[in-house]
This record gives sequence, structure tokens and C-alpha cells, in this order.
Amino acid sequence: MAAANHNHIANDWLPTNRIIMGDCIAAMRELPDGCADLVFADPPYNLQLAQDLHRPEGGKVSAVDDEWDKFSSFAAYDAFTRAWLAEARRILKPDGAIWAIGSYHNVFRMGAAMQDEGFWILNDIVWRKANPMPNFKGTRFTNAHETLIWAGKSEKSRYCFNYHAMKAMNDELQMRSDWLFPICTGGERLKVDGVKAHPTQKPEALLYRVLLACTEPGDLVVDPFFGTGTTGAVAKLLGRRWIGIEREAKYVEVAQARIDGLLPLEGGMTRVSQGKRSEPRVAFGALVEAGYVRPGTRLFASGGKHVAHVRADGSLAMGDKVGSIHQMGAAVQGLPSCNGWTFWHIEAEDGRLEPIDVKRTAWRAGLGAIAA
Amino acid sequence: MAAANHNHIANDWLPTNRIIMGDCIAAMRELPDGCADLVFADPPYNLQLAQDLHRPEGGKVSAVDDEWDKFSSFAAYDAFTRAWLAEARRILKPDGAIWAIGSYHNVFRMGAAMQDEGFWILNDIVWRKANPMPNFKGTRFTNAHETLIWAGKSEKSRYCFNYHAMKAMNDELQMRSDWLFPICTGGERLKVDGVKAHPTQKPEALLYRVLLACTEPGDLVVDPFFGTGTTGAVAKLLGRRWIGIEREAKYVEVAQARIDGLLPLEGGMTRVSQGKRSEPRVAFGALVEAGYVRPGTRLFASGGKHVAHVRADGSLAMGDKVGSIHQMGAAVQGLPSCNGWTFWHIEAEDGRLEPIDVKRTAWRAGLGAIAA
DNA sequence: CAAACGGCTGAATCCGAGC
DNA sequence: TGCTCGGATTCAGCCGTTT
Repeated sequence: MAAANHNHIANDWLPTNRIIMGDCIAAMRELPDGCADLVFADPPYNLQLAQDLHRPEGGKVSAVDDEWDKFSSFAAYDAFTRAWLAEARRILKPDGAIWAIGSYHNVFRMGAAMQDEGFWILNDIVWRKANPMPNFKGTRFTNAHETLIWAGKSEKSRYCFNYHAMKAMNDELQMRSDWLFPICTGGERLKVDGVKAHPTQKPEALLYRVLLACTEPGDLVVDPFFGTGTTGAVAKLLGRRWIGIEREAKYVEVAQARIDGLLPLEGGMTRVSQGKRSEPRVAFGALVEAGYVRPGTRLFASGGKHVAHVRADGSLAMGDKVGSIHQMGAAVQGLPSCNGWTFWHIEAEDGRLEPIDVKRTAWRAGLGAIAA
Repeated sequence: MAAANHNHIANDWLPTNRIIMGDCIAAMRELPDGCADLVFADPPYNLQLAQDLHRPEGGKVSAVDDEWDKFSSFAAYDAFTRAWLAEARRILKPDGAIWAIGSYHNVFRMGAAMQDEGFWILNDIVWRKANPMPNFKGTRFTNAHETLIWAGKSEKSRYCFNYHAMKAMNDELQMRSDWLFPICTGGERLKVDGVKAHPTQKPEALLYRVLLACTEPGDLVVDPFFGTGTTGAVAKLLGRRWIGIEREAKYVEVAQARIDGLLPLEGGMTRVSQGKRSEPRVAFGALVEAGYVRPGTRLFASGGKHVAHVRADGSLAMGDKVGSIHQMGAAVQGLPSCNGWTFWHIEAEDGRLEPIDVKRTAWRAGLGAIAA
């Protein structure tokens, strides 16, 4: 199912693919009614940390003690939440939708406010963190997840949901409401002079799934709490238009540089499965989502006799033919079936070809081991 | 860590290990302040039901549209939620806690109401369903989880949490906030004339973990939405006292029969891992006094990088600096705190270094057993 | 060069008995 | 009640260094 309203005609004057520096409520007021297909919001969590926390070995935990996360009371936080939600809802198209992320500190208040403002909740999604920070004092359960709320602008919204793309990414099983991703670390984590540029940078894999599930190429995604611009980066990668709003100049600078340095995927690579007419896909999509295989990558078989391109949802394309790694392997050989994992090969860093099963093995050793 | 207030003295007159048939708010009003160690609540999220129960006063608004109707439903549900939460909070001991379960339809409103009523959220827990019902229409993600909120009566509550029991249950890793359980099916699912007795019967494994984590044997658990009595069944099994409140006679009957047919575990079986916090404290000076460590003995740390001398009163001396084993350990490392028992080492008879904690263990096994 | 090892870090509402 | 201070408490992943 996809939203009906995807006319991008009268919006050419919009400041798309740009960052607006300023307060998100004021900035959204400058945008016209019904211009956005999707809003993705990662607002302050209002953590209310009371004191320093030390690790067992003596180190100090780097706390989120920024001014932007401080509110004087629940009432103040609620007023702020309702204000930005109201503006976000106004700028959405009638068939638009919102995603908002939070933790137990704020997500219940935020969810209630969303319902009160007229949003219609479609799912709550649990981001299970593969590698959360432990509870150092042994006082509670390890806080190992965050919650995303997906809601339509109204109960009547015919929201966009790329059901078959999600199913293809999940080994032909329906995508569930609990998602497993590592937190943002390593090379993906943006740094300035060796220290993290933002305390709460979200992983691209999370945004990748959200945007692939709930937008189409060309759709406009607005992020009122842009931070270091993960939403913009993934939107650009996937050929979606975006507007980011961010108050702090230092984050704007980092985000702009990050997005400027990105190349979008080529047009055909961002298309995803549309239903029965295109073929079912396999869990190969999980490798794409996790960055083990990049959309657009060329796969080879039979010593280069066959070449296929990887698409964003893990399907393969050869000319106008599209299918799973198994289906396409079978098709080119004229066989009834084929194990795509051993049939298709990918170019390794040293230029040699190796079966894509190698990637699956690597994935299993990393993410997959925790997937159970 | 365990709550301090576990005196069950004056509560003998309470209707424990019984089901009270009636409205949960009215029934809780009959219970005294501060009698319960834990409340477990699985409230209805049927908005229509809530509306019938607590429809707000007021004349009918002309031109009733959907928006108004939704708001009134939410308001009615909120009023109902706040009413039962307030009573639940009143009957809790100061160090008591609550668990409440819900889905995206109601859990955000419920969580916000809990915060507003003064509860202090400790964790939100995700029950990942191993076998959820699929989304038949393919219009959303499979709704594969429910959310539990664990909260203390107040921010100051020294709530009960059997940390080591949870860690032991999880292969010696901290128990995380995402739990995997199958839904209640098969022989566990109660049936009457072949049809399920209750639409939302919870699996016993879920209650087992909750009660094992957050209560001690003999504690009183109150369930205001008893249903088929899973809370009572597991409480009886684990040697906890319980009070169940249920409005519907048919559920009361099923629950009573279910619980009557159960045998509790024998006393010793309900004991769980305790950890060092439950051991009595030992002053290092007591070891010196008892001759386990002689004054003048040299203690070593960090492979001999630090050396200190034991003084007659159990304090340590390094040059002109004197302090406890913990203070000196913290000082030489430049840390805010230190566990001196594991930091400092003593020369054993065979010449090797061993932590002074070994001496504490020996003291506890010998003199300590008598001293206590 | 591969393997082993140690250091560092991540949206964290993170102690409690005794005086 | 507030204060002091004993002493209990961590998982996964990445990266740089050592073996």
C-alpha cells in the first residue's frame, strides 16, 4: 500500500535538501500546510539526570547534560511537545505520517500527546540495541531499547507502507515491531577534534528502514530535530527530498558537511518491491540494510558471465528483470532453483570475487548472533 | 538490593490469597494505606468500556464530529486510569512498586498518567512475542510485542530488585529490558467448554520473571485486574501472598479453580541468588584484631606499583598519608571511590599475591560465623 | 602478519546502612 | 532527617598496541 497523494508539483519553492537553522516550531511555521510526506522527529528526551555516574573501573559516564535537554517540569515538556507536534501535523499532507523516537523518560508523554493532537498510531516499534550501555550499579534491568511511534496524520490517512519491501528484508516473513540494530559507533559516529559531535546520533540503519518502509523516491521528509543530520543523509542516499531544522550552529555545520560528502544511490537502486508482480526477496536485504552490501553493488556469477545489481531492499536487478538472489540465479541458469548465496559473488577489497555467503557469515558473527 | 520495609506484622487481617469480586477502584478503597509490596496491573484498553464506566458529565455538544468523540474517549479513559492508579499508589508501601502492561493503544496514556500520579519509572520492558498474530492485511508491521512499565511508588522508593537472580537467569549477563516469551497457548491456556476463558490471558513465564525480580517470599502482591488469575497462580507458586480483584464472576470462578489446583514450591525452592550486598559488612580492622592480618603487613596493588602498611587499627599508611583500605585505594588511583577488598593484595604463604578479600572470606567462615 | 590483549565508550532518570 | 563513608557494580564493539 502506498499513499495516493504524491504530487510534488507546487512545492518547488520549498527549501528542500537544506538545513534551516533555528527553533523548530518557528521554522515549521514558515512551511505551508500539507507540504510534507513524512516527519521524522528525535526530540529531547528530558532525561532528568541527577548526579554523576561512575563505571565500576572508575571512569565517568559521559552524560547528556546539554541545555537543550533540560525542562523545568513535565508540564513544560508537555507544552513544548504539543507545540511542535501541532506544527508537524499541520505541514503534513493529509495522507502523511510521522515517526517519533524516545525512551521511557519521555515516550509515554509524547505518545499521549500525539493521540491528543489527532495523530493515529499505526505501530510502536522497539529499537533493540545490540550493544547498549550496561546498568553499572546493578539497580535495574539494562535499558536496552528505545521506542519509535509511527502514526498517520489522522485515522483516515492512507499512509505509505512498502509492505513487500519490508517483507523482502526479513527473509520473506512479515517485518515485526521489534528491530535489532547496533548503536551508532565506529566510523559512522561523527567526531569533531576526536570527541563525538552529538551525544545522541542515531544509526543510519534505523533511518534506512524507516524511510524505505514509509516513503517513496521524491517524497519530502522533514526532520525538526536534525542534529547531525542522519535523516538527511539517508534521505539523500535513498533519493528522498528532505528539510532539516536544527537550532545549534555546531550541529548544522557538522550535518551540512556530512551530507555534502554523500553521493545518492543511482535512481534504479532505490526502487523497492511493489507486490505480487515483482518477485519475493530474501534476508539478503538485512545485509544491505546493515551496510554489509551497498545498494548498487554489482554481483557476478559464472566467472563474470552474469552480472546483477543489488537494489535497496536486497533484491537483484538484471536489465528489466528483478528477483531474489535465488530466483535470479535460477533464471540465468535456466534451472528450477538455485542457492543464491553460493552462486553470486561480490568483489572483495583486493579485487577478488568471493561468494556473498561470506557476507552472510560476517553478518551472523555480528548482528545475527543476537537476532535470536 | 531489596526493599527495607518487609514487615508483615499488622496485615494479618488482610484478605490475602483471595479474590475480591467487584470494581477494582472500590475494592482497593477497602484496603489500608501502604499494605502492598507490589501491584501488578493488566488493565483493559477498551475505550468503549472505559467510556461506559466513567463518562464525563456535561451536555451533548452539537455537531459531534470524530475529533470530539475521540477526545472524549481519551479523556474518559484517562480519568479511569488515574483513578485506579491513585488507589494502587495509596495501598503501596513507601518502598513498593508497580508493574503495568499495555499495548500502543493505551500504554502511552497509562505511562504518562503514572508519571503524573507520582510514580517513578524504573524501566520499560518489552515483551517480545515469539509467536505473535500476523498482520493479515499487510498494512503495518506485525504487532509483535507488548510493553510493561515498572515504576517505584516515588522517586525515593528503595524498591526491591533481585539483581543477581535476574543475572543468573540470563547466563550471567545482566537481564535486559527486552524479554522473549511465547504467548499463552496450549495446556496453559485456560478453556471453558473448549473456548478460551479470557481473551488476554498472560503467560505464567512473564509473571514468574516479574515476581522473581521484584518481590521476596511473603511479600504481598495486589492485582486489580485479576482476570484468570495468572498473577495469583505464580504468586502462590513462588510463596508470595496475593490479593486479586476481578469484576466478572465468570473469570473469578476460573481463576479460583486454577489457583486451588496449584501446589506452591517448597520453601527452599523460592530462594534466589543474593550477591555480596546481602552479606554482613566486615571492617578490615576486625581482621587485624583477630590476627588474620598482622599490623605492619605490607599490602600491594597494581602489580607492586603501590605499597602500603597495615596499622594496628586497620588503617593503611603510605608515607605520611593514612586512610581506610578504600580511601587509600581511591587516592593512589585518583578515583572518587575504590573497593579496597579487591584492590589491595597480600602475600600468601607460598609468596604469591592474593586480594585481601580472601582474608575476609576466611574471617566470615571462621570468627564471623560466631560473631554474627 | 595474525592473534591476543587492553583501553575506551555508548540518551543513564544507577547505593544504602548506620549514625 | 541529612550526612558520612564502606564498598558493590559492566556488555559489546571498535581501535590501537603488543605478542
